[in-house]
Amino acid sequence: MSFSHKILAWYGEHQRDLPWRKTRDPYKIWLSEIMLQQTRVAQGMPYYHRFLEAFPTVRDLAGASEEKVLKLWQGLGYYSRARNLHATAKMVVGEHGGEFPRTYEGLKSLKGVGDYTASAIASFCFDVPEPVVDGNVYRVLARYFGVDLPINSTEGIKYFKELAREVMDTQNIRDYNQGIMEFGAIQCAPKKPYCLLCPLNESCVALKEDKVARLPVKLNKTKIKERHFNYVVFLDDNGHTLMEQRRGKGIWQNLYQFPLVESEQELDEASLQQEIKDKNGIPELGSLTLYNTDGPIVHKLSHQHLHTKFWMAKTPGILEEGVHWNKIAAFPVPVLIADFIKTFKI
DNA sequence: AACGCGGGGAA
DNA sequence: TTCCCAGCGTT
Repeated sequence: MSFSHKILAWYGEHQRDLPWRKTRDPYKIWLSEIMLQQTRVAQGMPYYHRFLEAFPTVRDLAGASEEKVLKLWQGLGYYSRARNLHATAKMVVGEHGGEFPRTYEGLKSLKGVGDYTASAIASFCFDVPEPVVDGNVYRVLARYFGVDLPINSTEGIKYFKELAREVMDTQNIRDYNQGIMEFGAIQCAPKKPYCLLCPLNESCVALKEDKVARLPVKLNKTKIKERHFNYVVFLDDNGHTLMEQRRGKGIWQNLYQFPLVESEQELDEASLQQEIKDKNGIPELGSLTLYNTDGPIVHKLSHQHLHTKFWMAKTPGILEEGVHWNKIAAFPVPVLIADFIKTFKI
């Protein structure tokens, strides 16, 4: 039996019951694929249901505000996915009459839809014989065929894509693509796969050469940047606070936060007061009270550690631009801010 | 070609 | 702790 037929047979026996496998609706498939980029199924699942409830069709999504889209995305990370999702929904409605493109190239032209996602939508919805190559597929192919080219090198990416194309089942592309990814997720797992029970163990090169644990090869560990955040949480006599929207290029673009003072080192109250004097846009304030007195909260992203202090600023009088504390739940905020709001009691 | 971009679960 | 997840866009 060929590689692809073994994958298909395994998939027939072991596939999970996932909602996006019950449909060929490009909107639902697209939504699920964007959400699952670099995201586990278990993490994305509740978001998928909430999005479909809030936006049953691509027109509903296109008609929503970006703020509402980001709010629903809150906590899922990689927020450019949400911004691109929204932009693409508008594009599909405005330029394509509400219909998704049906070709690989057409799909790939959409914002947020790259090589993998275009192949996934094309094959799942329209039976286009394009191979999907995601993290699972890299692992399965690298091990089964004993390929030690780095999966994140230009040469490796090209090689694995061609290999994937050679071994795919063009007649059952939908189930085959789903199957090889499912196989990688469940059977050919990253750590300690149970090769004894694997239906492909007789012909797996990595198993034969005892290289399972070392494949696939991946280069470049991301170095972590240490940053120091000081959030100033204003509270006036009306129970209003200040929120600002993050602009520019970095993390959490278009999400909201309390007024932020970033510094090279950890700040105490005096040095923070000095920093604020040099910064315009922040109102005059009296004394600052540190909220997290046990030490900075370290919010860990995959590429940054954010050492964070929340400073309470009780402000006499009224904040003109303020928003009532009871209203801030509607703002899309990073998990770091959401966690603070959750624990802080006025 | 290299880098930036979140958050969480598993071992 | 470390790894990595149905990757993509920018530089």
